[in-house]
Amino acid sequence: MPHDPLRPLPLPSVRRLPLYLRYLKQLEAEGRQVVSCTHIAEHLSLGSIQVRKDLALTDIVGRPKVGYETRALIEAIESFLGWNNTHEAFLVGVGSLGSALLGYGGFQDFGLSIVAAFDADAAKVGTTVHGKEVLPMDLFTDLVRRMHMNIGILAVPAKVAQAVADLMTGSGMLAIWNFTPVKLTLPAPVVVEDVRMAASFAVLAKRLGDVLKQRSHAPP
Amino acid sequence: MPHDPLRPLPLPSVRRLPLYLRYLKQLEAEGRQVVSCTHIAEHLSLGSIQVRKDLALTDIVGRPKVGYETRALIEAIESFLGWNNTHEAFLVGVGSLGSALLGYGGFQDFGLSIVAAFDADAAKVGTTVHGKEVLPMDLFTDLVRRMHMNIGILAVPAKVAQAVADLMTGSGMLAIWNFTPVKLTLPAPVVVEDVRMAASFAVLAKRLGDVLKQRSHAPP
DNA sequence: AAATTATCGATATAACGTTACCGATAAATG
DNA sequence: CATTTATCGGTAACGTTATATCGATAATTT
Repeated sequence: MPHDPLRPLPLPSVRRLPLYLRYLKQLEAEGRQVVSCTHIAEHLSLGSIQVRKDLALTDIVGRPKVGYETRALIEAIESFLGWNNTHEAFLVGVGSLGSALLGYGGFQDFGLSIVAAFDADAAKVGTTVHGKEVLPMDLFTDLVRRMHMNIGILAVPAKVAQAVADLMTGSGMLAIWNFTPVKLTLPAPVVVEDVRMAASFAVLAKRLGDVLKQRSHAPP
Repeated sequence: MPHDPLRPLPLPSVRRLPLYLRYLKQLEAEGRQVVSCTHIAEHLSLGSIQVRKDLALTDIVGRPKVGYETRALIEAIESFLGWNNTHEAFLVGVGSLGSALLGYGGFQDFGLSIVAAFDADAAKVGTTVHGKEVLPMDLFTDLVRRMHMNIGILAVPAKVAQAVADLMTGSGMLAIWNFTPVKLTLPAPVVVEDVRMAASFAVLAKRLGDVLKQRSHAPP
């Protein structure tokens, strides 16, 4: 059953697709031509039904008793996510987090390329971080327009996050990958995706607290 | 209605709590003594009911027509998340991502302190990154045990992620904050929380793709 | 060639999270 | 002091996501 294009995509499924993709690439590198969703599920500690439904989003079809062709599955997911043609992005804010993002090699895996970095701090402008020159904010809007850059990566201090986001959309960007803890308010149809490390840590701390509580109640 | 302690916590709610916390601290700094969930919801573009339900997890009570006491609410959330007493952690893997985490100041906001960093690369051991000395892996297990360190931050290359995670739990750690794209398999009751940037980017790319598709179908 | 088995794809059911609704309460207002 | 209003807190309805079940299919085995 192909996914009804009118209904919104199940985002949890979209989030899991990169997981499958990574494992499939590993399998392909190991020479495996075919793979069942049962096998994928086992390796990722998920349910096989969930995996099958997620994969079905890409409209791929498998063969009973065999599974899916590894290569075809990889291509189907990459195509579905739009990771086959490279996404280019500008990064703003070359602090400790921003410079890490500049140097992080893993983005290649999902077709993201940071083609330029900007910072408001005159002391940083002109320096080179991980092989990329830091440009002044003056040039930002003009370069976004000339290069038709759609994606902005926001790694600035919280205080200026909204202002820089406004600059991004004002320059014509359509998507912002937000590494700040600020809730941005932006006009449609701009897409914002937050990377909320605090949220992740909240879950970790809460669960750790529960484990410790159990331990103290019933020590080994 | 206080949350039934037998039921598992709604994780989406836990993830939203840091959002509230951040805004509440801002309000408190501005001198606001009291705040309604309606107000919070508006600022964060959420539903007021959802906010109220989330806050109710902390067992705090508000007053009709007034709202919640700002300070009490902050303390309730921090206490609920366990962010009032500082969490200390060891970080393993001082690559570009790891060193950024070492230098990132934002962790203070949620009571996380990275007290030591480790790396297997002899060239890195002994160097100082953001004011913290990089220690050799030899010392890891011993220091974890002596300092009763519960939390490990995993920022190593994917290939060694599982092995280092095993070392962490083998040394007695109970929680792993996993910045690698690898699905870790670890024994109960160890807590693992993945920071999956690829998942976040997948959603961004998918939605951007949809926006671009709409644009091309009906250009301005 | 028949029987068996692994897997897919579809439909149905259950769990979970969100949103709507409503009564209760306390502050504000006339 | 009665009325209005904003808000809380609980219950119920709803929608979404996850899981279970089952028939169909193709490879494998006997």
